Amino acid sequence: MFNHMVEHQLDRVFHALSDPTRRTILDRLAEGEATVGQISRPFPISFAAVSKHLGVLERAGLVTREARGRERVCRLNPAALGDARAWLGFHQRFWSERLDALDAMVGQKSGKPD
Amino acid sequence: MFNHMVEHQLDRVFHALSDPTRRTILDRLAEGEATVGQISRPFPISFAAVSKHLGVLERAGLVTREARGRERVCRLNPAALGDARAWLGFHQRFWSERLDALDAMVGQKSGKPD
DNA sequence: GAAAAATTTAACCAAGCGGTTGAAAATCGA
DNA sequence: TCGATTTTCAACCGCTTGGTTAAATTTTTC
Repeated sequence: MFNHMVEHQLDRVFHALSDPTRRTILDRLAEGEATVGQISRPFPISFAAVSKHLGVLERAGLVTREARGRERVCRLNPAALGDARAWLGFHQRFWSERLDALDAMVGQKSGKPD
Repeated sequence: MFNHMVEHQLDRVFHALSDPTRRTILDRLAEGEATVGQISRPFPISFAAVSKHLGVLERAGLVTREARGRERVCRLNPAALGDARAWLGFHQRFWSERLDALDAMVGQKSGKPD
C-alpha cells in the first residue's frame, strides 16, 4: 500500500521530526515566514547549527528556503506532512481494527477519530 | 500546546519511525504477534540487528516484548502512535489555516482532509 | 545433565548527527 | 570600493546508529 511510495522521503520526514529543535523551528515558522537569522536568534545554539537544521527540514520537504537579497526567507510546506500523516493514519487505524481489544485502554478515538 | 508533553517520547517515536526496516517490522506485526525469530527471518540482516530494531521500537513504546518460554513474543502498541499523530494532525491543520494561500498549489486537502 | 534453540549483550566498525569555530560567498549600505 | 551583514561551507569533535560477529543467558529437549 505505502511500500512502493517514496520510502526515502518518509525516512527524511520522520527523521526531521525526531529532533525537538527542528520541531520548535516548525512551530516558529507556523507563525509566519522568517529569515534564518530570525529563526536562529532565540536558540542557544550557533547560527550554523540552525542553518543545518533548516537544511534537514528542507531536504525533508517540510520547509522551503528562498533567497531574497542577502538573506534567505524560510516558509513551511504543510503538504510534506501529508505522507507522514497518511502513513500514521492508515497504520493506527489498521492496528486499531486488529487490536480493538486495546481500544479501551486508549480511549481517545471513540467514535469521531478526527 | 504540545511543548510541555513528553517531548522525549515524541523524539523516540519519530526516530523509530524514520527507519524503513522498523516500519516494515511494524507492518509485519500488524498482521499479528510474532517472535523475534519469526520477525527477523525475512530480513537480509542479522538476528541481532533485528533484535536491536525491536529495542528501538520498544523504547518508543510502539512494541511490547513479552517473554514466553525461551522465546519472546512481540506485539504492537497502537496507542503509542497517538502522540505522533496528534502532533502531526494539529500542526498540519494549524499550518493549513495559516497558509491557506498555498492550498491551491497543494490540492490534496480540499474540504474533507480525513 | 548436556546439547540445542532463542534471544540478548558486548565489542567492534564505518557512517551519520548535532554541535562547534572559522573561512568563504553574496549582498547591502556608506 | 570597502566594510558590514547574512548565510553557507568545511573541518573537526564526541556520541549515536545500524550493522557485524562472538560470547553469554535462558529454556527446552533428549
